[in-house]
Amino acid sequence: MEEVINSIHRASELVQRLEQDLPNMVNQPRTLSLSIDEITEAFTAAKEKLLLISQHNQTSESPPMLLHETTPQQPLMDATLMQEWLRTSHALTMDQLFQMQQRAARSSMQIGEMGGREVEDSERSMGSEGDQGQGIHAPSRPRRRSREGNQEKRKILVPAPQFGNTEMPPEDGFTWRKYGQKEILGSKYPRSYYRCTHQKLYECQAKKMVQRLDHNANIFEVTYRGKHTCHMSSTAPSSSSVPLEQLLVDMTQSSNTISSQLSPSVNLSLLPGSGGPAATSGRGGASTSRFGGDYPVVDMADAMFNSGSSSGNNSMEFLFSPAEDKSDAK
DNA sequence: TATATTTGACCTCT
DNA sequence: AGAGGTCAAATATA
Repeated sequence: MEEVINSIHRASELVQRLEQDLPNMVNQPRTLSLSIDEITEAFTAAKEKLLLISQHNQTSESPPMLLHETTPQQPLMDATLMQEWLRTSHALTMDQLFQMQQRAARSSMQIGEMGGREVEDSERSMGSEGDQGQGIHAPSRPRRRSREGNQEKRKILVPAPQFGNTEMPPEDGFTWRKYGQKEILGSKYPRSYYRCTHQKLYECQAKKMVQRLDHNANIFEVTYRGKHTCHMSSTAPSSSSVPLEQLLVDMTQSSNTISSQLSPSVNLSLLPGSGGPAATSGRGGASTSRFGGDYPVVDMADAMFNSGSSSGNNSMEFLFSPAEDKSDAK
């Protein structure tokens, strides 16, 4: 355990160093990136040691933690550690980091699949408005589908529950309605498609796809898409509904170093009221006052699973600027 | 009766 | 042409 603490300390020191050098490093993205690498590596080391320990102590009641689903490019930043870290001292630093990150991401347009195509597509669909008469049986059913494949996608890995309904990933705080299932080529398991239950009522465009990993059926890959515009859910699922440990990997497609390594959770703790916790589930859980101050450090589990890690949306949307969000609003 | 899920067909994109 | 995403009728469930 001591080693774990040492690793965390080391990471904290690195953060402090980074904080001090920040003004100089702003213009040196590569150096900055390396520095962030070091920090995440330190946290990852702590995490791995923790896992070793927990593997010995683990009982069946706790959900499995993701072991090594990360790629070298996607170091795992453990939620618990991050939360602790955030609480200690570095929130504002990370705020700055994130602002920089966002600028960098925007300029390079490397974040995931967001890109020029979104515009291109919307133009195309508007332009082709007329060609809807289609299909053999379409008289009363002008199906004009827009494949929203170019929307921002956010992937996370979630362990399957060890008991109860193991066919479904854990509650994420939103209510979803399944609208399809598909066998995916090359995948052992089918992919399920869900949309927000409140889609009709609130024109909520949030969607998610759920699929088991080929090589590990105990882990779901959940891909969130679209924004929750429904402000329906009355309560936030408390952290009891989704154990913090179940936050596994942010696989936000962005593969550039900085953004892939700084979990969105960092950001959510730092941007007060930025679009905020859209929804919480209609079921249970205490609604918590999440934003206590001007620049609060939010409880990470709360942020991830209430405001929407869940919907990937809300949490993840912190990662990207509100301005960008507007672009996919219809 | 209302709402959710299943599932085959359809649509869009590559 | 094929894969992936979505629609919507049929069916199940509360």
